[in-house]
Amino acid sequence: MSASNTRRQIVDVADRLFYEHGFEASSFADIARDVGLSRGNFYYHFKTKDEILAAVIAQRISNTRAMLETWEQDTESPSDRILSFVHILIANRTKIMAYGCPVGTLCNELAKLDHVAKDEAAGLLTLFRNWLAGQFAALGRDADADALALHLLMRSQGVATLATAFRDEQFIRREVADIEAWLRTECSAALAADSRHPA
Amino acid sequence: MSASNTRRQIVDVADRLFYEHGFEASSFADIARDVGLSRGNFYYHFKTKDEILAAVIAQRISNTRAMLETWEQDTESPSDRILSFVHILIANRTKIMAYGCPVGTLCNELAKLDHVAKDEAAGLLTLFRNWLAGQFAALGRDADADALALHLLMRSQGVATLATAFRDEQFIRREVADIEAWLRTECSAALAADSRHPA
DNA sequence: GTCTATATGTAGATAGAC
DNA sequence: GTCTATCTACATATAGAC
Repeated sequence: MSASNTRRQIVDVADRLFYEHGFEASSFADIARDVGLSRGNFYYHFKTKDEILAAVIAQRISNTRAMLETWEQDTESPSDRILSFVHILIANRTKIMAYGCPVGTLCNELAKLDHVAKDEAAGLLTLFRNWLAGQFAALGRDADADALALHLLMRSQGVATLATAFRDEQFIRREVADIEAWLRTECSAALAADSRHPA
Repeated sequence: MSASNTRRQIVDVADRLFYEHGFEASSFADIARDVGLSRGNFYYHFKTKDEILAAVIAQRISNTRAMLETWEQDTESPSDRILSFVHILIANRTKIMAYGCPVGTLCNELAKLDHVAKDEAAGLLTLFRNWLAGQFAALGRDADADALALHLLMRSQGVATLATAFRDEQFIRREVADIEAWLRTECSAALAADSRHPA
């Protein structure tokens, strides 16, 4: 197999294992086994575990950018774009109830490890933060767009954490509905205008 | 030193290390070093790492119960009791910005490890959940007391996670103010009545 | 109740054959 | 580019002296 293909497979498997079991708890042996590689050959592609982590974060950043661009293209209005973000909680509910939010839990783990990559991981949250702030600004909330973005991120993180602890799907659905209600009150004028031009 | 004293010290140190660096990342050697004990002697007090974790969770449950009772005794009104809970975010902001919420991050880590104690850890959240629900019920919100309790827990978890990722104290203060505003609108009648009988 | 010495497994990481 | 064999460090855990 070509080096780049093997490398991509390693990153994909590591990404999944880091999410499902955590960074520390995922060993080289675990990753190698799932890829179908010997431990030794591993080091041809990555010299240290931190290198794999950096590659995983870089890939997540790349994937997130692509997802945000897709939402930007597939959705007409800023309010619907924001809803695209909110609805990840529903779409990914099964994995979230088992493992939490991939971004939030990684940030938490790396913060505790005081890992060099902890700011890189937080950069993933910043991607969502800035994109959401852009949508709120487009809805006419320029003044507090960033605060609104952080508030929405805060809610999604809180919902994910409690969903994992209590494994309660109805809780997720109720909180998503509550976020939607919050969006309507916060951006009522813009959303009313928006409903006249559905996507 | 007496066995019970040493045991208590071990649990205290383990509690702190599990919070600051995580359960997996904290080794017996780390705990023994901070207690001032040899690794060997350790096993006189605890046979496995899971036993220490169980003791840590049990102590946290005990401490949490005591804290909730203190709030119950020191605070007159349900709304002020709820505010006691909310204000932990401010009081513990420095540790939260460094390590997150002790309860939420432990639940997340144990969920990923699929650890036998993950439900015990979630029980810590249940303590807060039931206590908060009791306060909301006392405010006349019997019908949705549990949903309000979960919503408040969700917010505190979300604030803690983002505070860790962005290490932004102003964000914490802004969201705490927002929670206070939410409390006022959610329980306006009860809170208005309450303000006539300040604690 | 605490110590030193040690057993055993597995982690991350390397060397060198093919 | 992949393998096997191996290294060192450190993890949990035990045995037995004091």
